[in-house]
Amino acid sequence: MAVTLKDVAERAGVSRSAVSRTFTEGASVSEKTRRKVEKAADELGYSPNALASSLTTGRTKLIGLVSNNFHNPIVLEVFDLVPRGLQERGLRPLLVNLSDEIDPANSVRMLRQYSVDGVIVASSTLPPSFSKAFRDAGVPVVHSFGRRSSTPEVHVVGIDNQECGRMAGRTLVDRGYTRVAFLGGPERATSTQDRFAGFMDVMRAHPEIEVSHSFASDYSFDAGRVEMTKQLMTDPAQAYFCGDDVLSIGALSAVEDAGLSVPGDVGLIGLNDMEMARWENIDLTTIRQPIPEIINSSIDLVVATVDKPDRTPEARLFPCEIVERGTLRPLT
Amino acid sequence: MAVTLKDVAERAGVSRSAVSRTFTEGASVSEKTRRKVEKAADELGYSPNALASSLTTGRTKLIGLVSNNFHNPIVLEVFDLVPRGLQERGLRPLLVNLSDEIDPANSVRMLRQYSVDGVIVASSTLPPSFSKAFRDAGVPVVHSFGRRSSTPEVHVVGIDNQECGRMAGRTLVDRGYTRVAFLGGPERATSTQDRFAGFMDVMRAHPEIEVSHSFASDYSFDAGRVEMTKQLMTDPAQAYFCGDDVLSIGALSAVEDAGLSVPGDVGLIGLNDMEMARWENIDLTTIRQPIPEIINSSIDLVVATVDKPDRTPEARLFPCEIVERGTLRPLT
DNA sequence: AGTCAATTTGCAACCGGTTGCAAAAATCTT
DNA sequence: AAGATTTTTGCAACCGGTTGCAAATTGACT
Repeated sequence: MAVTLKDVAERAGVSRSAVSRTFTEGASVSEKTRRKVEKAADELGYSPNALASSLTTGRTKLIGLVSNNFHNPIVLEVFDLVPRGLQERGLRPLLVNLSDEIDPANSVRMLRQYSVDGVIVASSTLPPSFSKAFRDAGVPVVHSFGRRSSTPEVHVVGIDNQECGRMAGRTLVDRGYTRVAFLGGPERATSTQDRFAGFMDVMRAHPEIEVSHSFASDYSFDAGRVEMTKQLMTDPAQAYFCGDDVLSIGALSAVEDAGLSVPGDVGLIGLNDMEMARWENIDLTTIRQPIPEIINSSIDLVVATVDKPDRTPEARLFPCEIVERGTLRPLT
Repeated sequence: MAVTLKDVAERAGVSRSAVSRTFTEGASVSEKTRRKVEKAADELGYSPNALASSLTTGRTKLIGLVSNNFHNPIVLEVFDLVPRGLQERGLRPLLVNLSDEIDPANSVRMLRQYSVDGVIVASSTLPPSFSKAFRDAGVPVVHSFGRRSSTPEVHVVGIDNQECGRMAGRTLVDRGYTRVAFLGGPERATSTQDRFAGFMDVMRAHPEIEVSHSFASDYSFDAGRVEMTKQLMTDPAQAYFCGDDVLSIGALSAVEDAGLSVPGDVGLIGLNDMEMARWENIDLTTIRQPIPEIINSSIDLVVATVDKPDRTPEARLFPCEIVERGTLRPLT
């Protein structure tokens, strides 16, 4: 059925090794045989079987891409940029959906069976222990959007969530809000915990400000709406630092539905700067997370780790910046 | 490094074949040796190399998933449901990003190099010729969200876009609108063309209704906003059938920004019934496309085609239904 | 033309599995 | 208990490539 090395070799009148070598970067082949082989391969429509070669080279050029929150448009960017970046480097993403009901151990095993060269865990809500399972299995792994640690056990690429929490806190303080709140993502996510911690760092320095907090069940529009609606039933704060942009936008719609105005009655600041945040009717003040940089860096790092598996784990954190739009009252 | 068949065989004191057979469904192994092998495999942490076995069995259990519009949250559902459905059947998705600037021929070749068992092309904006490239390469392919054809050349699973156009048209007629418009997706997409054709079918039967049309550059929020903003500068229609929900929501935000009301000044009907459509502050009247059914059916079909490659191409169309919400004036 | 070094080439073994076949072992008959 | 069946087992070849090594070729230089 499919045309193989042998077919090409026969047609070109050379050995199988010769054919293999023409398709191997940097192998020793004379210009003459290379031409013969390329001609034969062309005529036959041959292209080498990547999986067969992986057997001897030990490289499949497959990278596992693990993800778990499909309600957040941010993962769209991930699914756009990761395959793109990998393709440029001659690699392919093997997708794994790790939503709650799916058994993680199973996924680890699956990825090992396909002997992926490395894994990118792209999620701020998966626990560090998950990435470690790969490391323990001897698979190079990068946790994108993961938690930094002073003694990292796996590579982490992302942002300094605590610092982002502080930025948000300082921003609210600067605007003169006196009753503020943290409306976080899922409480178990490290990103939520860290953003909260940073936010509270700032607030502790401002005892005159009244602070409250709550957590949404998920980084999703719906969860944001639900949680903000709950807030509005009692006595809402003047301004909220929301766990991320989707939560913010969900919260925004809850506020508007309640007939209140933003930022007049309630201020909002998000995190991510996703595409929708800059729509005129949303116009969300937020903290920009440099997603393309994080993803490219993650890919570079996983590739580097494939070549040098016992690289010491490293944390690469990218700076974030406030994007001022219209959901917070202006500086006084 | 990795533990292989041979290691397990030695430890269990059996031949390599015996080990292979214990891991092969329906192979002949006595209960006694099976136990020995399983014990040894457990102790060594062995799991068979899927790629190596693909060499002899001819099945990689890899399915290519090709996609191209990462601005539409609908693909999030695809990326959630496809891997899930494949995982359940012991298959894995290999992701291919086929956004505009990327060379299609290259992608076809890549997928062949990894000898995927089949391909799911999940896009309403990729031309039929693209799916055919796979068929010509002898790779089973299903075009999800593709165009039905009376003489299909590849399997297609989706909806009857013309009928949807008619549904939308009839709905607007029933509400007594007298100046309506089609605000379509990219003009070259078959889905756009078919929805438009169906819509016009109905309008031709109603010469008293004034009809206009235009096309957005993309199925995306931004494109919808841009196109509707353009409409509002001149003399807008009373109601718009938008190419899909993201376009509708983009259009909706343009209308609101212009200080007009929906459905008072402008009526909107979309297509898809995506998650956001049911938010209270959007509350979009739309046509529901049964995405989970389409995806499951696509997977079933691609799996069936793997087993029986010369199955005659088939078109599976799922019925859609109007979801009445708040962006059209009520029935008179 | 002859020597020597540098390139190119093919052989054969190997990567980690699967599988047809015949021999060996277990089970069934009578 | 011997013979006939059925089941289990291991051997060896194969899947589609890669690669170390030694032989063959090429080219440079006397």
